[in-house]
Amino acid sequence: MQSSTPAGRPGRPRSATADAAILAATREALVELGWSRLTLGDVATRAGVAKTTLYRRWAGKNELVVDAVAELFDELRLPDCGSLADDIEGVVLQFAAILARPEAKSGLMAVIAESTRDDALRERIRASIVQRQMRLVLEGRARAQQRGELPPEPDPQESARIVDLIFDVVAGAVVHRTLVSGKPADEEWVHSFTQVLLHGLAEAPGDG
Amino acid sequence: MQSSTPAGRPGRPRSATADAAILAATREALVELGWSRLTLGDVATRAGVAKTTLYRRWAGKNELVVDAVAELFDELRLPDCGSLADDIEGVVLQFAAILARPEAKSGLMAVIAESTRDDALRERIRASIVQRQMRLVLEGRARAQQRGELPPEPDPQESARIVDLIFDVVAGAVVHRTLVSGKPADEEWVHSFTQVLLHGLAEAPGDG
Amino acid sequence: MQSSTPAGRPGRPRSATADAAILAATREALVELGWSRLTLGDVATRAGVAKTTLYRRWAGKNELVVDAVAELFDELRLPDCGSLADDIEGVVLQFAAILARPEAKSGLMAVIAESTRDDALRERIRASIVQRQMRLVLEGRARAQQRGELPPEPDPQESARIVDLIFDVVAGAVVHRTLVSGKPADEEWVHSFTQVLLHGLAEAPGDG
Amino acid sequence: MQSSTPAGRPGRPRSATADAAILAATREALVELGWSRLTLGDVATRAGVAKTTLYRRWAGKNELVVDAVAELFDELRLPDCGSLADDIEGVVLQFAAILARPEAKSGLMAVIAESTRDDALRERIRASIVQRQMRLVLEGRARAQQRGELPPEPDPQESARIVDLIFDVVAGAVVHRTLVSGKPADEEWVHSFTQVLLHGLAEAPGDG
DNA sequence: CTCTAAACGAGACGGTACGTCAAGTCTTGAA
DNA sequence: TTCAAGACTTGACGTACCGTCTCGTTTAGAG
Repeated sequence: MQSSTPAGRPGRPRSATADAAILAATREALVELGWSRLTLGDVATRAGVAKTTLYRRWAGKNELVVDAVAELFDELRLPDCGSLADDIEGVVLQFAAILARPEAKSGLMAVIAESTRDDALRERIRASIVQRQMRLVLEGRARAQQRGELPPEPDPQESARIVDLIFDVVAGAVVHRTLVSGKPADEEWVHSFTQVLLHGLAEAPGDG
Repeated sequence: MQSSTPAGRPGRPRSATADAAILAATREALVELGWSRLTLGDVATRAGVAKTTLYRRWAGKNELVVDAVAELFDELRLPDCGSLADDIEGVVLQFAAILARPEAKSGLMAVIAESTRDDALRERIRASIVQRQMRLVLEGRARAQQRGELPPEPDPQESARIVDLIFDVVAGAVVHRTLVSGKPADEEWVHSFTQVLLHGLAEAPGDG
Repeated sequence: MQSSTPAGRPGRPRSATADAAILAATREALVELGWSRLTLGDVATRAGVAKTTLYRRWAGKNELVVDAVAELFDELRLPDCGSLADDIEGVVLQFAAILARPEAKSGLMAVIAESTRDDALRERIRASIVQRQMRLVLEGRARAQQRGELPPEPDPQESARIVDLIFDVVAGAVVHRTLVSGKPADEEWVHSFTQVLLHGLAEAPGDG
Repeated sequence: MQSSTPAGRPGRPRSATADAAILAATREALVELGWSRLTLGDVATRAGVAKTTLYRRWAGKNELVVDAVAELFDELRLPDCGSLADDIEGVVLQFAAILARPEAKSGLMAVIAESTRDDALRERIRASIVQRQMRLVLEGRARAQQRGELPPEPDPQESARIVDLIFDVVAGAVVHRTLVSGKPADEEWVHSFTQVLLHGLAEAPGDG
């Protein structure tokens, strides 16, 4: 019945519930304490688990937080609102809502900061969070090209570059708005942002 | 008549050179160790200063790093290349070059992460870094409006909203590209980004 | 003082050897540095033990030094030299020899000084050092009463008062001679002291 | 201890009131904080004086406390009660009363402890406190010899030895009673002690 | 009445040790 | 073999005093 004990492995099997309890405890601690005051000993206590159990499964604080935060972003869905602009606004608002939650705010930026000096950590973040949500850009772009709202792009390499660029612009803008400027990425802001993204500064400064 | 004491304040005046030495030592430590392994004791040693001197002037690691990083961004200059697009590319490349430096990478994201739980710190970041560079957007936009590249905006409140938005998009995209995606914000990327910023996705997907 | 896992207590038991190593290191540091320059960090290093281990077992410098010094006095033995005077001289010489050792000198008076402001510490000193050596007075007096050298004392309360008085006179005189006057409590002095103790000033001024 | 501008020394003379204020502040701090928590900065503040003024006059905490405590013992007077026993009881009770004061308790034993590692300090204590009160023993003994209560001692060297011994026994017993045993040196105890001192254990166990 | 030189208050300085806390490892007995 | 419990080493934390220093400001006697 256990997921991690493949067969008749000797010894006591790993507790199946521990992983979920630990990740939930981690998010709880992030909400209450933030990243820098979160301690693994405290997480273990909250999860009703020994510190050794925690270290047996994760290498350290960073890896644990990445996994705890990654789960938050899996609930993102690309809505089908009929137009590219509305689809973008819908998904960006969802993204902003997640980023506004303290467990995401506190944890995400901290592990990104840590990843600037730890390539393995950056790769883990890319795989667990960034790349996993790239699907939204791919899906939305394909749908818009089908609708004729965006020109088709035959060159696959060029296509990848554009997708990356869009992702950086969208994710970066929302993150900067939320965490650095410290203002809400609300409907009004998301609308203005979407207009600029689609039509540029020169054409769409005020509204659309 | 006083050399270093601004008014007739009693007591030994603070060492004038210590501040600069400490900030330089902080940047040096950020390069070598990154934010999480940087310790104030080590910074004090590098600066040839006692730990207490450091604590007398800064409340903690976060405040110190903000000041150390803020100085990096003061070298940003808005070039006059003749067109808005070229001006943007010029300043974004400068910004990307600074962000690529390890002392900026390591320090900036970490203090932003910390600021999610510390309003005073966020305000310090906003005042020392963000607001201070906002001048670039204001100056560039005014110049473009004089040139007729951007429509004039008579409503001052609307104007402020647009300026904020531009800043979030530009800064956020470069930061995300550099720190999250982990790819260089080189000339090619900056060119593509500028095209999207000015003309939008629909009109300027491949190039201009 | 510490019980080594008395029953099926969970968790790793305390190191049995650490206690002895720490007390020995404390005495070594007392010899080299004296009480005021002795630091717990240094003791920990000498004992090959972490500072936290030390703080887990003792509340502070004072308690540690009391325990380290107390062990020194356990080697005191009441000799049986045939007469009360000779017995007293023998044990007082032993006591003086211990007090002459730098680890006793340095440590003992300092913790007594500290105990003037800390009742718990005074009680610890009384229990660990003073009361523990009171046996010598009791034993010597009983032996002398058997020999007929001292009159029997039927009243137990009066008996206790006398014993306390003898202890204060003997211990106090030796301590004062050694630490305050700074002169050795050698055989000659001990002999004169014993004559005064047994026969008083009026009868035995010069010698016996 | 300090000469207040002995001759036509140029410059501003030392404040005459500062010395007294500092010593009083030291005693006050000893009462409130005890020796180990007493800090020179705090003494300076209490005395309304700068820390530098304090260091200009005393080498450190130990020297300062010796001077502060020494003044306490100068009020000791040898009463003339008619008999040696009564004279002794009178002066011992005075001595016990001083030792019971917290500023004496706290300070005296601490500097004695320190003096075990600092010969200059021991000499200062001997000169300022011990030797200064030796007069009481000399005076009392001479008076008793005149009265015929004590045999005369023609040999001056032997006489000095006896005086030293008496001093060690008296001072040591009172100090041990007060500080180590932690019980009051009250009239009853002083009476018993005096009987032992004059007549010895064998003859005067219960009372006299 | 100035001049001069020391003492003064204030407080910053480079240090040392403090006692606490968290990280990550190790050792026990029980499941 | 894993688990909970908890002792272990390590190392940074932020604080408190130390004793020294550098200021600008008295303050007295000498010229």
